[in-house]
Amino acid sequence: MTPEQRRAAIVDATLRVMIRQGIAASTARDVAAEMGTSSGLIHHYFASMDDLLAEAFDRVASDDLARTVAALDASSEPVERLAIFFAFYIRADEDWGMQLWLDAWSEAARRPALQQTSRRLNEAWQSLVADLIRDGMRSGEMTCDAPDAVAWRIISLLDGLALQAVAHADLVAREDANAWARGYAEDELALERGALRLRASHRA
Amino acid sequence: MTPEQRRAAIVDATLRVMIRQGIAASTARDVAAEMGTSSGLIHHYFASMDDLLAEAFDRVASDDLARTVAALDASSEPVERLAIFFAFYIRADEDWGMQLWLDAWSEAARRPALQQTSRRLNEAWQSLVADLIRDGMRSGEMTCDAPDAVAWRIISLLDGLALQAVAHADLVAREDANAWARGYAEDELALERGALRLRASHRA
DNA sequence: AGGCCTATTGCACACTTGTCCAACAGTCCC
DNA sequence: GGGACTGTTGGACAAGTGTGCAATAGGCCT
Repeated sequence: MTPEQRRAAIVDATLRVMIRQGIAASTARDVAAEMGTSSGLIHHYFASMDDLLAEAFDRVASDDLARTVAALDASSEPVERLAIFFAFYIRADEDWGMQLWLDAWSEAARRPALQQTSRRLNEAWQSLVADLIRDGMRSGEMTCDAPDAVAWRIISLLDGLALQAVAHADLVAREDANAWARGYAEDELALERGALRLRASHRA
Repeated sequence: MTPEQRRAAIVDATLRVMIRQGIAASTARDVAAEMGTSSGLIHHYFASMDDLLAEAFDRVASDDLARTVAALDASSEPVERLAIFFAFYIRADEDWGMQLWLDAWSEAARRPALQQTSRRLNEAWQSLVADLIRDGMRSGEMTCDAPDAVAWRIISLLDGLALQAVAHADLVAREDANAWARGYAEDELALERGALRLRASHRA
């Protein structure tokens, strides 16, 4: 096994443990057991547990982002692209995605590397949406007086819906959360006279 | 010190520790040090650390709820009452309130008592909003085809905004989050022809 | 005053954590 | 084959955890 492969294998195992037990409860020994190796090996490749957790979280979150970007490239229609973003951000097929983000947010206070990673990816998502809006503005299909602010708010609201869906998975059907998010999206897009008008403040 | 006073003092100290260090990093010894007593005392009053954390979280969250209910009673005007709710739920004066909820959500997976408490209070907030809407419907000032669903969605969206405001406190001014939440609120209330129409699905 | 009862102490216990490290094993080069 | 190098091991280590418990202190009642 080359060093690169080994590193990747450790990150893989860490990811499985994180998804199974949550970030806070993932220990070096758990990861070692998951791989069937000794725990010392982990610190041979990663300076600290914080770094390892951050890198593992980075991988899933970055992959999610990359998959979304790839899917977006399939369409050049700005409004359709925004719809694709919503579909991907909801992550209806994974029930652990949002739990991981939740853990990362909460754990970030005590793990510097994880905090940095979580923030970087959050900003990447926000800027992706902002770019989507700007694209729509360039092609004249959207109007928006503050793309960054609107993008930030869209991310926030979707996070809130996903959060409650995770916290109350048994009370609220996941499909409901998705439907509502989609409904909000379409409302937020404010289809008016065939053009998309994204509002920075709801009260004009 | 009577047993009741001592219990309350322990909960008080736990609360201070929780706010300072986060729920996950709050230990029995920290609480004891905060009170200037021995750590054994804590387990004389609480069966487990999980129970203590749950009770401490219960206290803040219940107090927040009670304060909101008290403020609501000051107004009998349904629309005004909903506005009051929004103002209280944003919790602009406390910068730790949302962090505590975030910790509770994340930590709930590993602490049964905390999970139960967090869920109970979340449902209480949701049902408060639902009742507010039903009041408005009774007096004819609001129309809503699914008060519970709308209440759940309102809570979700506000949580999302508060969440991002906590995670990126330095990137996004708290006042912006509040302004947006308020803006969303007014939009959600959908003031139309002087009457409040609360939509269950955004797409009619 | 004496007895009792309970709050409170301080510590022991078993266990887990991240981190580190001396020893071992495998492989590749000379 | 022998040596050097590096991946890998397994365990040591100190610091932490929740939990239980014998011993103490302190006040209250009789």
